Amino acid sequence: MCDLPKTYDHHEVEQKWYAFWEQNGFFSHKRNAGENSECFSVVMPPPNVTGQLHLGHAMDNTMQDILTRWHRMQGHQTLWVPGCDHAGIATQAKVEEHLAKDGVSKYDLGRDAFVDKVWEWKHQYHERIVKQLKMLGSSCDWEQERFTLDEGCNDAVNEVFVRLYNEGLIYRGTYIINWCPHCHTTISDIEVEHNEHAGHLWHFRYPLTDGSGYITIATTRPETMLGDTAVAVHPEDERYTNLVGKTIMLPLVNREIPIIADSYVDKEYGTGAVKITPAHDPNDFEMGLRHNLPQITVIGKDAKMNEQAGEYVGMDRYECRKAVVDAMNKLGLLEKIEDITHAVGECYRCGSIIEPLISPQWFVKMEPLAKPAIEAVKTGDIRFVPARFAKIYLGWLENIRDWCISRQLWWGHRIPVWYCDDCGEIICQKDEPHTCPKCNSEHLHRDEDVLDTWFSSGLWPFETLGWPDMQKMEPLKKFYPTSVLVTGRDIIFFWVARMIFTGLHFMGEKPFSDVFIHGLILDAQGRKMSKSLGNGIDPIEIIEKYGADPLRFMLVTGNTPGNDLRFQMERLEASRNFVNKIWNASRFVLMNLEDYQDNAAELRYSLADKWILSELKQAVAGVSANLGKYELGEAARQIYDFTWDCFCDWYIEMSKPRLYGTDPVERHTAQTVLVQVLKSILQLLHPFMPFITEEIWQALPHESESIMVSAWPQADKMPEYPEEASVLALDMEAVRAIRNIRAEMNVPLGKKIELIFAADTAADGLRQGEIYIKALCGADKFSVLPPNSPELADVQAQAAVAHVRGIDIYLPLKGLIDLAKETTRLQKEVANMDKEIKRLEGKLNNQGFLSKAPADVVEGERVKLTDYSEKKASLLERLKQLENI
RNA sequence: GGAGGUAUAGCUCAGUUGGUUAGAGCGCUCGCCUCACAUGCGAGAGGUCAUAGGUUCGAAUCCUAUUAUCUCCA
Repeated sequence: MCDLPKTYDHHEVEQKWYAFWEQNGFFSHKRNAGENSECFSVVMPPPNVTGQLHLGHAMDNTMQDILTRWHRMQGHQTLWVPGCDHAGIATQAKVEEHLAKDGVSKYDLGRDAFVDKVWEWKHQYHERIVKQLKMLGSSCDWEQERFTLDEGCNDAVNEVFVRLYNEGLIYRGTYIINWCPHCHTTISDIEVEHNEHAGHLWHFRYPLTDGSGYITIATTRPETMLGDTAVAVHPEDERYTNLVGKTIMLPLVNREIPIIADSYVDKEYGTGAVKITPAHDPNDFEMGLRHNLPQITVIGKDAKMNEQAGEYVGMDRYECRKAVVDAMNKLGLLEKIEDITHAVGECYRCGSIIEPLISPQWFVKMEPLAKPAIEAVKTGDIRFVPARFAKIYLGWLENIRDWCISRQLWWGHRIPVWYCDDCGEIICQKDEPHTCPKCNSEHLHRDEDVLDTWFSSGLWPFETLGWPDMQKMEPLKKFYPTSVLVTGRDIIFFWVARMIFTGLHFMGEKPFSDVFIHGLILDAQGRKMSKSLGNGIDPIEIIEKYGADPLRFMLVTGNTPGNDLRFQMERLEASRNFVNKIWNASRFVLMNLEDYQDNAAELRYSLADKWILSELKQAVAGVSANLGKYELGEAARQIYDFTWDCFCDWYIEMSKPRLYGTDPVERHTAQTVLVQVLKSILQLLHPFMPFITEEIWQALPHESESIMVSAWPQADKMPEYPEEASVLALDMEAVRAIRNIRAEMNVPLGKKIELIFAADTAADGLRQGEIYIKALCGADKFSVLPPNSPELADVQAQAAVAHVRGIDIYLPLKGLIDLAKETTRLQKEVANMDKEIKRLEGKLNNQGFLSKAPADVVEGERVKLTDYSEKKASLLERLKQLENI
């Protein structure tokens, strides 16, 4: 038997076993392949290829790995697809920033050369991400790794685009979009973040054309007044009824524009009259369409005023704001300025304030796609865990607007559309056309734009399995729909919803059955981790210092599905300590195996063996059940408790007298049970802590070549001994009571004590447990007498006493007992019992309780009452004796 | 403005269909280097389960309202 070193060094171990697993093909989906084998598949939410993994990724991937390893151990054919996302805006921006340091812009390079640069960048970061995932222990099938911008994904994207186009679900239109003046591209509605800002509400007077006065409007964006094409009021707003239909003369630009009525207007906000700028506000845009208003664009893509802004041309939008306010003030048309806070749309990527602009873009028509996606969740075909996230998902899809998918970037899937320069024909197809199908012209040019990154990641669950190339798809087809998607609640809209509707539309089937949503990782103060706060933590640093196992364990413990998790060093240390505990417990077992026989001829299970085996069965059942419910934290807690409390603190201690004793059968039995239980612990723990469990597994006598492909313990095939287990549980209670007395009386551990029990029905159990009780209590003399036996009278006077369920325990501690202290201790205990007895009596005297509560509950309460009463009587008896001393 | 989460020990959190003397880790107190482990062992203190009502024989758990806090949507 090989011994383990005194301390566990994770550095070497982690690398060694990861390489071993990979080389042996344990991650491959081809393992466990069989006609009837159950399948388990997960696609990894692809991390952005730019950047490195943070703790959120570590948690997300740990959870996927736990589920994957668990299923693999159950003999399921398992596929976990890894990959990265090309992350259009983010990656392009990073490379641009990088180039800018050398004073180079993307325009200097040109499109192709720039894209080449981004690819170089991608390779570098991709390598790092893969390394990080491996350090974490992720058991994904690397042969199936994909990238959202690889050839296959490009094929899938083109196929989807062309099909949706032909189905009329993709269209090009000139609509109001969200323009980021910094990233210089459109972004979709959900990429706009609304944040509260302090601002002003300017009240402007717009003079009526007929000279009969003015109407006061309130606006937060004075500069856009140059593009106003109407003033709107609510149709039921009595203040303004007589004005509807009249016109005003727009100051500064002298344009005559109408006053219209539209129920969109909020009567309560500002003055109840609003200026309408269809070209620079999404709501105004809609209203403009309803009322056939002209759209006058006054702000350009550089966020500066354009030539339509007259004398303000060339000014930045905020400079212009000041100028307009000044001008209005000079004209005496500024009525007042109100301080307000209001939500302003910002770019999720760079934080710049979004400029709504009218521009020709490509859109996906959402309603027909959303409908089946809503149904799939409503009918329960797709299940969210926790269920409450279904509401968030449904709420979004039910109010969805068309999705703007074109981006003015160079890094991404280029839109598969060509325009004929001669006849204007639009050609949408997968392969590049050479002539116009309508006029045969050869003068074609391709759409310059690329697609929203999420357009390609939305296809992830099937594009990664080979779609649309059915030949490639075939071997992996059995993994669709995938089993579960594990992801953060922050991308339910961005990603989850889109995978669902594309999956349903193109595969005719849901992309996954369960959506397991987890929360975010917060710092120790409960703040989101962010670059600006500088409170981010690099998982690699943690792994190097503490190891991957403690990090993984920490990331899933003390947490329930969907809730955020605070990262605290103390919790990491607790996990590290647990690893240390497992290591040392294993060392103990290995140290005592020199004469171990794997199939010992004769075994004699003792009370302790039967107890730990019963406990183990329960732990296995509990852990399995909780993993099945995605209750990873609860599963981890059960393993922790069983390992530390049951196995280490009790069973190992109880095994010692038998290991060191003279009976070889006892020794062999103890060895066998130690090995067996430890191996089960390692297996239960393996999905959580893959590395240390493999290291120990390999050192123990074991059957399968790796713990990761060993068979998951089956509770229903394990023995249980409820009677013996409860006997030992009672002995353990006695031990606790004795230790309590020892501690309170300050009896040093080195001092051996004598134990005298008075019991009738429990007597046998005590005798069977003698060897353990003596060892655990540091006792050298042990006797069990019938209650009221005359010998007791002698010891009682000089003994400390405890009572547990039908057992009186006497510790003859001549000269060691502090009478006053002992009296206080007993009195305290009596008071405690009184409280409990009173509570139980109240309950048991309640007719309602007796008639309505289930019989076993009532019975349970009765037993407790008897128990407590007995204990109280025993304590009082003892107090009386003390008084007589 | 709408929707949702959270509120339990000094701190961070468990507590899964209502019935436990309400638990864990860390911290704290006391005693221990007991031959696997001081990253440890044994013992202990510490909680009006946010507040107010309600349902029930019985509520940390279910319902209503309130407060605090976080998040998402508009």
